[in-house]
Amino acid sequence: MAKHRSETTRASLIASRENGDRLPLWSRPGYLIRRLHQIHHALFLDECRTFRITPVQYGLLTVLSTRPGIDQVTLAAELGIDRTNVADVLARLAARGLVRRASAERDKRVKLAFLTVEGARLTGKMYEAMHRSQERLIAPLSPAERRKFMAMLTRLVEASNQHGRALLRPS
Amino acid sequence: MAKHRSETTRASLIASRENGDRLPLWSRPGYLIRRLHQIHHALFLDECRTFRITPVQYGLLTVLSTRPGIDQVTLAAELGIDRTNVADVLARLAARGLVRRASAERDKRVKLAFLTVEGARLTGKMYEAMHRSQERLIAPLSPAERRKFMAMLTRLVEASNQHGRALLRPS
DNA sequence: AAAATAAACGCAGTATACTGACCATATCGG
DNA sequence: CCGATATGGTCAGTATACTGCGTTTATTTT
Repeated sequence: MAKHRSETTRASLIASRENGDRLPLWSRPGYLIRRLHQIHHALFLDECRTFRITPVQYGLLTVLSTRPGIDQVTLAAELGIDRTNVADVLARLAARGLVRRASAERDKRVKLAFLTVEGARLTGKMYEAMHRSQERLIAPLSPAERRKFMAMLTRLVEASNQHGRALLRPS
Repeated sequence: MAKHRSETTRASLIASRENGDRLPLWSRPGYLIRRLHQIHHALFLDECRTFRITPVQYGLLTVLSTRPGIDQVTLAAELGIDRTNVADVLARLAARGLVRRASAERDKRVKLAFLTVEGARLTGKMYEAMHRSQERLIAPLSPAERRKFMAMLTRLVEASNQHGRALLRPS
């Protein structure tokens, strides 16, 4: 007990000496962005609950709807996520019969992905709900602010896009 | 084969009919925010590689440095993450000897968390690296834009803070 | 005081999102 | 043509971030 107390006291002293009056958590852009990301995830699930589809799954479905037969690496670049993650998400969607996977004939390494009829139908039916979740996210800003916010987000993403294995490369 | 081709054709038709010329992925705020979150994660790991600490772990450590002996529910609210997630992160930090956990005496349900001396020292040493990762994230914006961006982020988070189990409640 | 409710924690399960290692197939230089 | 290199995919492992359920302990209501 006494030993614990003294260790805690020492830790607090070190913390206050080395760490005091520094940038608090919620003044750090990274933490606000992480939290806003979570909030959007929650809003999306709230609107799309009945479909049992997550934001990333929906993103993948919409990419497939405009680019049927895309390979996994290109798909990953379109979505801005890692190729191993794409394989995970594809497997779950395929298990639900929303996506079909096939090997390419020209290049035996490549696996192609397609929407099934049911996948395409679901994607279409979800659009309104997805759109509402996006609107709710930025609703607290005025229309002019929304434009500025989106422009800044775009600039930040484009400027730092090379970081991580999941670099974004929209067509 | 012919069956597959015709199914794909039907799916594409449904997709283009129900989904055509709609809001593209990267004009949706949620997707830009998700990607910017990933970018910050990558920048943070890049700067803090030698410490082997993630953004959330560092956030938890800094909260503990200002509020030693905090319980897990309050900790979750300070961080804006779920309490089960807090327990996971605490377990990993405790396994590395950076954090100590103890039961409260007054209320036997509650578990308290403290920095160890080593945890406090590490947190202090990491500050500069963490700060660089935050600066790099918003470097593409001018100082005036950064202020506006941070103000808008803060408003958005505060406005939608009630969503999800991980509501944020900074002290 | 007993019963009902609430709070704190834990566990199992699921999804995202990576790293590092490995294998199969293509491509390219000599 | 053949060895080196590059590319696409998979697998194992780790971390974040939840939901839903159950257990223990406090508090509140009757």
